[in-house]
Amino acid sequence: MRPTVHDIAAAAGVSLATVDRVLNQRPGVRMVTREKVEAAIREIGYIRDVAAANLAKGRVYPLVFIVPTGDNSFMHGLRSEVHQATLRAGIERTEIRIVEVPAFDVPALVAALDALRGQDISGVALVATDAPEVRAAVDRLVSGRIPVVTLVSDLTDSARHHYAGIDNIAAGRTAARLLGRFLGGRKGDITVLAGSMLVRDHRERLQGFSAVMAEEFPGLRLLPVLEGRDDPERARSLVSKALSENRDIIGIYSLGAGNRGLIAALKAVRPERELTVVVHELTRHTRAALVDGTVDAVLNQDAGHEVRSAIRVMKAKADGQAVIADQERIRLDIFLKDNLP
Amino acid sequence: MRPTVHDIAAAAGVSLATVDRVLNQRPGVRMVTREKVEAAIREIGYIRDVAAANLAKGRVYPLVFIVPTGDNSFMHGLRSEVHQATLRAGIERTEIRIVEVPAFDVPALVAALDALRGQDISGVALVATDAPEVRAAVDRLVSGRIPVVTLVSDLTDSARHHYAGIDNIAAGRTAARLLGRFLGGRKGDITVLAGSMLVRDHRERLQGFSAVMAEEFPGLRLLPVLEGRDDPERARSLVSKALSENRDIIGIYSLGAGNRGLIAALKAVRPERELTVVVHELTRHTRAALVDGTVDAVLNQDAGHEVRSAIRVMKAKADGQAVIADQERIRLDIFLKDNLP
DNA sequence: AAATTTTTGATTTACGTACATCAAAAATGG
DNA sequence: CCATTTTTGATGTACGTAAATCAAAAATTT
Repeated sequence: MRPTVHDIAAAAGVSLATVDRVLNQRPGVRMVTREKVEAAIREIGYIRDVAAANLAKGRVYPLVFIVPTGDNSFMHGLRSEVHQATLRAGIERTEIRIVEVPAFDVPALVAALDALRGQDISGVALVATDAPEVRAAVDRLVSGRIPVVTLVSDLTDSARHHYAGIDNIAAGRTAARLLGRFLGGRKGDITVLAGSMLVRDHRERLQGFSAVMAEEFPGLRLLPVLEGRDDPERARSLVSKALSENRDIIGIYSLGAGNRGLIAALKAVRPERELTVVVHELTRHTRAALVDGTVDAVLNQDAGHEVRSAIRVMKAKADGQAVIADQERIRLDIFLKDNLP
Repeated sequence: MRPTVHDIAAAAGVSLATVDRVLNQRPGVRMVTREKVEAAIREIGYIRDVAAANLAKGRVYPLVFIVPTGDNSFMHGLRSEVHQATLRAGIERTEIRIVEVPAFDVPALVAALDALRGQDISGVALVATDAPEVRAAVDRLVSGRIPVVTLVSDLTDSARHHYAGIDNIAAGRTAARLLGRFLGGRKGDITVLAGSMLVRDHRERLQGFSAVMAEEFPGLRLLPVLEGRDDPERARSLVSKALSENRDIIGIYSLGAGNRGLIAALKAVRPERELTVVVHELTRHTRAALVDGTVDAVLNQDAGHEVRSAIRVMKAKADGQAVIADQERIRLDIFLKDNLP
């Protein structure tokens, strides 16, 4: 049987009330007594029954998710996953609030973060825009003892407790190797379609991609990045233009969202041009393109996993508990047409 | 606030005792009353507080993991993950017992399964050997209301509640496409190294692999399968022999465990022969081989995820609760040298 | 209508922890 | 050594559910 508070009291030779004072860091315990109790806790290997404690406290975990507005498929999916999580709120003792903030709007994000200070909140998860002001706001929350988890996009050098997202440099490197190997030694040009170089994850993906391309595939030349702003129409015209102007393009890496336009442009040149294409984010559109051969590989991060992981981590941090690191590592999914879920 | 049993009682106009009788299917309630209570439960949307219930019952979940003996890296890792789980047993209210059974020994597996019948057990997870006798034994457990989860290897047409493992046909198909694409149109022979064709997952991987090879890569010819029995020395000699006898081999797919021998054989012919290699299971050895370029891709199933998922599912089934399907889907990990964890 | 059986209600204890209160004991200051 | 403050103990209630007991009421049988 697991030891209980009673066992601590017996082992330490003190009363239940004193044990309680130590466990919940209430005042009125002498240093010697406190140490005696803490020693007993260690000796008998007591672990607090979090379920019972939560029951007694009537505890709920008020969590806040700060996500960018915008209608690209990925963010839409992310919001929908957070919404799914709210449906499980009852059984998980969570109380999830979603705050929407315009994408890439640093002051708005900072305001949203600061608005949470002092509130009774068990954790904050945010899709971070990588700016010093945001980092400072996050650090303010952290120093206010609120667990903070970055979601999808991380925040450089901040004090956030955890990052629930993929390693974007590794993602870019992986894309480069896939594209390079799939092209099997052919020589030609590669064009990269990004959303915006202002976003950290896009920058990192490009960084990883460029590095591997330079190191390992000298026969492939990287063209200047096309910035599609995650806007389908813009992406379409940029890609179409690039393809018609440069007949040497044999590969495309799309590292942002909004692949609808890219796919349309590809279909337009489909039978004549033979292109190898790697894109990010599995959506209805990219999935169909993978199946019909327009796209060769899709790299993905599972938004559902990210949200659930963020929740588990915030709860654990709020309780001062350990997380299973391996369980919370968000993996980069590589989808070919054969292993689609 | 979440509705409680008291709210049901009030809503149904009955006493707490009656609600309890209905909720825990105790006898002594008239049909009309039972229906009245059940209607109230639905109306106010009552959901049992599992944590409180477990506390009151002093419930623990006695779980049994049946895993094959054998010293290949994968099974070793699997056992170690189950062991990790036993360390968390306290906080998770589980009580995990590991039963080891000789690999591929159908009677022993059946005996182990039947020994569990009638015991007070909340769930059984087993690495299934795909045989009719095993299926029958599993079905006996299921009809005895014990949740059964297959782990790593599934059981055809059985009544098991859940399979915690990857789709092996998809894995084989993925391997074929990776190998085919990496070879970039070259023509030549492909050799497949398996453990044993008696195991379902190996058969399925081969099936998927062969299908895609035939459909999509006509320039690549599949040689007869080498059965290495997951034994390093045997694998080494088989592969060395094959490579020296056939200079047309340009690709290798190793779908079983025990890749140490394969890697040794590859290193022996390393500078002269240019081979594209896809293997299963990320271990110390395959990881090193991936990094140094001996191997081009590693397909993997995360044993830790499988074990944790199996535990969650067994607990949920024991409580008659729903599982988050998406969370419990075990994914096929594709590792290139760039996205290693 | 009485006797019997079945169903329902009322009440209590328990699970492990949190939290509050009041009294008693010990330590500290003068 | 007394007065004061600090520390500790004893005790009770609560959280939401399970499980048991015994009495009361209702339904069924005779």
